[in-house]
Amino acid sequence: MKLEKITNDKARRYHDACGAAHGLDLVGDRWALLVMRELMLGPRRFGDLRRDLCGVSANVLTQRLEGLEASGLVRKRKLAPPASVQVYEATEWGLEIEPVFMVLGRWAARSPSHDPTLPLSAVSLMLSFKTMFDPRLAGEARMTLGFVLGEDRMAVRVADGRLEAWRGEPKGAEVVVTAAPPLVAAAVHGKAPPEALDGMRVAGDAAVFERFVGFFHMPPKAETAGAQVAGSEP
Amino acid sequence: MKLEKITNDKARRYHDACGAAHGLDLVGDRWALLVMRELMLGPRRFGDLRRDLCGVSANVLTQRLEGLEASGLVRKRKLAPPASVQVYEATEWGLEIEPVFMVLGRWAARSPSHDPTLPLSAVSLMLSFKTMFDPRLAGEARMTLGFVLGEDRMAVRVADGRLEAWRGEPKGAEVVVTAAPPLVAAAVHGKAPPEALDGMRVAGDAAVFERFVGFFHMPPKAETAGAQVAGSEP
DNA sequence: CGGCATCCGGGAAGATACTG
DNA sequence: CAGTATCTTCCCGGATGCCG
Repeated sequence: MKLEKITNDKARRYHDACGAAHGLDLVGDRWALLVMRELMLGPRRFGDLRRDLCGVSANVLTQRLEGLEASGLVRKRKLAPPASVQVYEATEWGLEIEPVFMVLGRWAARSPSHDPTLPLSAVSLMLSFKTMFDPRLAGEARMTLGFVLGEDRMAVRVADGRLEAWRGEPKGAEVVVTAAPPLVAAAVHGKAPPEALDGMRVAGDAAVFERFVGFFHMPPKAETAGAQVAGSEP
Repeated sequence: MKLEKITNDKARRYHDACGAAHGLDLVGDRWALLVMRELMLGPRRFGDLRRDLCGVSANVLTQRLEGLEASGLVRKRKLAPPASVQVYEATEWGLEIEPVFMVLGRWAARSPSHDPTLPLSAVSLMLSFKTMFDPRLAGEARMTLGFVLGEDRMAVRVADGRLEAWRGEPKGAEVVVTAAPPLVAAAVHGKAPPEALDGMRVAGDAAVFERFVGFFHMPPKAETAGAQVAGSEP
């Protein structure tokens, strides 16, 4: 018998009409926003979420998925046989949270304390592409790339000054990059030379990947505000 | 004697290179993002923050301000005599978090569970203007409005298809609106007729305020995902 | 094994009282 | 007014176990 735990009407809500405050009511709990992140590129299984959300415990993940489902951001679905596995997917409205990752990520990338060598999920890498992509640098370029990131296969298409990313086999890709996500990020965002990245493999037209790297640029780091010495302020 | 409590190195961090995850490391603690919100329009005093952040307790507010200061998002400053009061202000980089409120607020406004009748701070109201302002609706309009929101005096200027808001006396304003923030929000975002809003006073050229209201529109509510009945969707 | 419930320890958040 | 100290509540994280 389950106790329903009073469904937790969440007295733990901000009592604020501000849209941002209500956004935090929806995805402000720990891990909630990162769960949505992992769903941005399509449905995922419980175990896959748990593996990519490095450090989340099973019970918390269960709670978040329940809460997000109750809020209408996530839907539980069962794939058709013979797969017959249960997956979680973002609803249409849930998918529209994507711009939050762009602006939050772009802003946080300027943090002096940001460490790009930490683990990175395959979805995060794709979202980082969409975040840091600069249409002016891409110009009229058209290309399709494949990424093999451990278990995950992703595809990226640049065309008409826009970048699209999706989960799936990179068929027809001009180049396929195989590496762990942090390595790819070091190459694309950190502009590290591929030969310096041990473990990264570039199959196909390497020049395409080199051009691709040129379509991104990181924002400059924020001032550390210096030492707050007794010096006068202008 | 203070114990320094080991300064809390925050093992409570996501260990993730994703920019959004690091953003949550910075402003993901409860109340942290709303503290930044209140600082978006200039320095504030501790007591004022506590009043506008409806429900925050003093010790938590102290912790957040300390943490945000340690991260370089907030600076503690003492106003020059004769004021000589201590205020908290956002750093230059801290101010750049503003777009997060826009996209998060616009997204959350579509939530079926959003209640616009809840309390609203003066800063939140100004940010809601910047969030929902539509340049195409404003066209070539130019106007200056004043808002008297309890203790807070705010000014808004529309010009060149852009909207600016700042704290200060609305001198030179064509119209001055006096009301509690939720009432103003009901008029501007909810398109409620001024005469239906008991307690709102419009001094000066009321037609200017009426035009102003036309510059905003709320995004449609998200589908409640309906009951996943077998029924057909229109 | 994947999904989910239960129990427990530590610590963050909430509320109140107190101090300079 | 601007915090600090203290106590309580409850969330988060980890471990274990049930069940399809």
